[in-house]
Amino acid sequence: MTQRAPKVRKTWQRGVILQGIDAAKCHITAEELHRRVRRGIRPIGLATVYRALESFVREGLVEPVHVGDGKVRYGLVAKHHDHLVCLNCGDWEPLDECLLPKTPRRLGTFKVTGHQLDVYGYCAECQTAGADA
Amino acid sequence: MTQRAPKVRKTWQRGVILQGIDAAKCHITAEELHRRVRRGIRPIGLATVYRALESFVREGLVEPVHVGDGKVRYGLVAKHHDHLVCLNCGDWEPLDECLLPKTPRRLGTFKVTGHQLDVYGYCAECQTAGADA
DNA sequence: CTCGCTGCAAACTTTTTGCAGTCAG
DNA sequence: CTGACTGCAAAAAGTTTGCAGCGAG
Repeated sequence: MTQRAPKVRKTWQRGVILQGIDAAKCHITAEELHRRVRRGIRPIGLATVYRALESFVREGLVEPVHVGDGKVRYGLVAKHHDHLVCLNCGDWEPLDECLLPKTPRRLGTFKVTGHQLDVYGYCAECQTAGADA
Repeated sequence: MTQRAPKVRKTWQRGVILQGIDAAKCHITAEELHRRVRRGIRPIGLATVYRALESFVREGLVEPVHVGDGKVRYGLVAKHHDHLVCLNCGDWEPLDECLLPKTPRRLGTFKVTGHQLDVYGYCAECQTAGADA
């Protein structure tokens, strides 16, 4: 009674969009995803991408993450991973293993279902290039 | 030779802005900060807030974080803390202690200097209200 | 005096929304 | 059929930038 079944309708667009997210090696922005799904025969509107994304997030299939720039990126929950973000060049890479070994299921009265961890620092190139700070 | 000293100039506006951040109990958005510093005798422009913020971040005094909505929030690095974000109501609260006990100083060739952790789940109220999912 | 900081408003970028037609169930 | 999904384009929302004047060092 809190929120009705999503009643999701399966359209080819949604399939393409979901495949687009799956095909990405890491989390991607809505814009990149849009560009990607646009390459197909039939174009898909940007609004549709956003709406499908929103729907997937509600369904728990996709998770939104922020990596430091002003854009929201999306990725499959099934492929969850954290990020290593360079403060100098702004670039980032996925982390294979999670640094948060024991996420409690519960924190006080809060029910934990997931997390997003971004580790900040400097990548090898930026350390070499400018050994400041 | 990589990047010259910031050569920061101390103006009363910057003082007010920094105090505004310090006065907040948790991370706040640029907009909230602007509203807060605007309450003073002399108004401070929104652009100035953004520029001062950018400057503080470069200086390592302030850290930008994202809590799930589309806005960037700022807080003092000295008061760093992670967040507990409710997926239902979108509300969030600060976490006293860090769940990341041993952040390595180094991950491969990557030099780690900090992190941002957001724990997602459902707050007490939302669990009670709608016991779904 | 020099040059970084400030204010205002316009410009930008990213995301959301209205509406009418389409199509999955 | 029903109503969720789609596309387009306009609207929002949030952040950045140009420019001329001010003032800290």
